[in-house]
Amino acid sequence: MMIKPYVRQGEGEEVISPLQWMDGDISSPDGNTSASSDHYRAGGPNQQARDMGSEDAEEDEEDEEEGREDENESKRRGPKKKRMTKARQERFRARRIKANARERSRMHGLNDALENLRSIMPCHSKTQKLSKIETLRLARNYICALSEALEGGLPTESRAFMETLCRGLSQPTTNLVAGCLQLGSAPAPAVRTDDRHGVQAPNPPLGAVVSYSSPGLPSPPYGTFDSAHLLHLRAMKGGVYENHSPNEYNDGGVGTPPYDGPPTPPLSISSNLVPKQEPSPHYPPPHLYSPSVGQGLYQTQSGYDVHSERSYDPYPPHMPPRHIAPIYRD
DNA sequence: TAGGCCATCTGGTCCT
DNA sequence: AGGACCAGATGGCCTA
Repeated sequence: MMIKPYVRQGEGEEVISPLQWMDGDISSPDGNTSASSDHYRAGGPNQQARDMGSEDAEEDEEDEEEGREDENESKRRGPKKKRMTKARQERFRARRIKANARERSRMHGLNDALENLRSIMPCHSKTQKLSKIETLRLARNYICALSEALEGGLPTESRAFMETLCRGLSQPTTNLVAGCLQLGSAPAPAVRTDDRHGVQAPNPPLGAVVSYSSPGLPSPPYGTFDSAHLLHLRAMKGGVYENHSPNEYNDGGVGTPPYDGPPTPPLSISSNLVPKQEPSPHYPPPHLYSPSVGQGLYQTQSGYDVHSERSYDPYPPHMPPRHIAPIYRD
């Protein structure tokens, strides 16, 4: 049976669960039904009928009629499966519908949280939405980059910051971030080759939205690099958040999250943006290479410099943890 | 057409 | 018992 699965949210149509218009077919596509909590209780069918309400007693009559079909069934060991009578089917179906609705809203909550995360990414763009996985990767890189900036006093406009930001990201996402940061474009006073040595580049005014246009890349849709994002960093200088409510960061007062691995080796950063770096001869191991590159951006990618370069798992689990100084409150 | 990404359904498991 | 969470399956949409 073909089931129209859903209508995408935000398109003005109400989402209708397939079960809401299914005609009594409550079995799963492969014909399985849940039996985990449908075991007979001790005391046999009669005892069970006494324990049940009138509705269930009626079911039991149906059960008896149907029960003669498979006498061999009674010889089987283990818990018996209760027959799926109409009443039970309806209850099961109601349970399933409720569970589906809960699961749907749970996933919507998860997506809302992801959307909130997207909105504070340095290259937030409503036209070029980052995929879930790329959002998580970029968020991780962002945290790493900010931590390194705090540690080394590097300016957030530095090339090193950009490189950390782009580690392990797909080519489109890398280009998006680079486009937002305008890295590599000629008249960018903020990008200096000696940034690694701690030379502080001028920061844009707090709260200013800086639109970058990159001559080497197509014009919008690129996101904007909102310098307000750097409030995170600036407010944290000195080790504490300042002038921000806890909710603004929504970290629950936990502080710096544990660092679960080193920044990944550079990945195919477009040569016209950042000088391509050769991977370490020891890393990544060959088996981590994959012939395909994730798309990263799942709306139109036209105009992006998408190469079919090899990629590797950016976060292999075996990499040893690297120390990053935690941010302490004074 | 293949592959990536997505939303949804589903059954299992764990927890309250 | 019911809810939360999870992972697998499925099918639609989109792009290269």
